[in-house]
Amino acid sequence: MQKILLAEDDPNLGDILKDYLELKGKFEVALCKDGEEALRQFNKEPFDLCILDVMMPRKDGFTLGKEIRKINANIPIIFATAKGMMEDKTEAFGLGGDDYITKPFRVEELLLRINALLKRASRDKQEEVYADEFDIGKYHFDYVSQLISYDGHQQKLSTKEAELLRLLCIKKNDVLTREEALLKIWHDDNYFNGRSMDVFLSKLRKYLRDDPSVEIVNVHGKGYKLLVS
Amino acid sequence: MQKILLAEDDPNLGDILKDYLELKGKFEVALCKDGEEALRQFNKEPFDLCILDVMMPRKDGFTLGKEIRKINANIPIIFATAKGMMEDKTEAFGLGGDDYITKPFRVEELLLRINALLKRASRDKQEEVYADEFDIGKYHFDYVSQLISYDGHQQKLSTKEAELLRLLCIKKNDVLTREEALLKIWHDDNYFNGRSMDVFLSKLRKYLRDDPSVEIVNVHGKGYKLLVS
DNA sequence: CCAGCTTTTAACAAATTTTAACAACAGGGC
DNA sequence: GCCCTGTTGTTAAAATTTGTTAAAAGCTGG
Repeated sequence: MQKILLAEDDPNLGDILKDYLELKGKFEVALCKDGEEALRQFNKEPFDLCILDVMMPRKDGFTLGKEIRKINANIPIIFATAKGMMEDKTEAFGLGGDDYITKPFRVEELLLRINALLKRASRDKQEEVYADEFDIGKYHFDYVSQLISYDGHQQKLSTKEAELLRLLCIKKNDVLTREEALLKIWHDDNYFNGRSMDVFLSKLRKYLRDDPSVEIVNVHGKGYKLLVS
Repeated sequence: MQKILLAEDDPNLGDILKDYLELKGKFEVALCKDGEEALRQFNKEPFDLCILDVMMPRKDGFTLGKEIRKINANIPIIFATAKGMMEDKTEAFGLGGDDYITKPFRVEELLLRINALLKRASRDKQEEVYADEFDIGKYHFDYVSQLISYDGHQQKLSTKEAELLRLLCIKKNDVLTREEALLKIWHDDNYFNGRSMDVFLSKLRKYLRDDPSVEIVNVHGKGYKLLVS
């Protein structure tokens, strides 16, 4: 379960948010009532995301945010701020995968932003680490040795199969256009290469069909998405 | 890389600006030689900023600016105009994060203005975050996996069906204009795409007709509302 | 040149989207 | 009301794109 650090001095609002995020969002939420308590908590256990109220006693949200950034350069932070407060602060943050939400806000909106940030963070992480090895559901795909493996089994891939699967993996859960694939692999976007690619798509689907959470879906007229849920 | 739409009918000046902005500004610049071409281009791909010459054949810069504003209320626009031309027009714009520059100007000055506008835009942009799962009466709609499900049943949607239903869901109980849907999904608002959309509306109504509390109603001449009671 | 592999071409099936045709409808003017 | 015109609803056919399989062609190392 993903853990959220919530720093909010209004106990009323704090409780509402905590309850909502735990119930609807299925998160584990640590609620802190001021900036110093929040920093202590942050050092105690690892969190996946922080929600910091900007106006807080003992240490304001921006200061806290900067200190958290020093400790963890990547953790997503959402600042809850009154309208207009954000103006000049964006420079200090903004880069590190942060967001802000102006008070008052709907809890549903907060949840949307949380999920968007977490999604982006998890995607960034995966892409940074590997350039040529990918996890696709229960499969592991090694581009260099052109192998798909899963519990004991191994499937050898041809060059074109591997190149296509690699492109799909790089764009996981996002569209790989036909054009891009054809240009990068075949170096020429024409009708016959397109048909040839279709054949490879069909083959890849066969290799991946033992895991129902993995799917290569077509986006008509655009391209393909490797969906992994 | 940030993308700039540049509408300038003088091919000489156009090329100079494009080159300079790409070289010095590190932007990707799409150069269009008249207003109509520029509008088409604007609908095709997302841009971060527009530079519009006011005197242009086929559609002048102000008209184009207004149309662009309708589609994107926040994108920064710089109008390039001869001295004195701006007098009365400022009222119409000015608010929407716009600027203007009088011809002739130095390219360095243009670049300064571009960067200032982009900075301001990035500061006060809080981009919308949308959910990708919706409850519609007794149905549950998952946009990413393109599925409508309800008590056991499942209905797979095509890409266009899913995109249209998503827009309707985002505007639930409110009007989705035909224009917005056509631009966002088809990237071109014309008669035939409109008719095509009608066919999709009809299909969506079929998928949703098992729950009488759900209805897609037409607002004559405007668009559609997804009513859920 | 043969065997075993990869890739392309061909053929047909299926899905998606567009176009066409016609009926129904709404709103404005009389 | 009634006519006219433009908009919308629905269905079916046409066009296009994609999925799958099998056969043909290409390649490579013995």
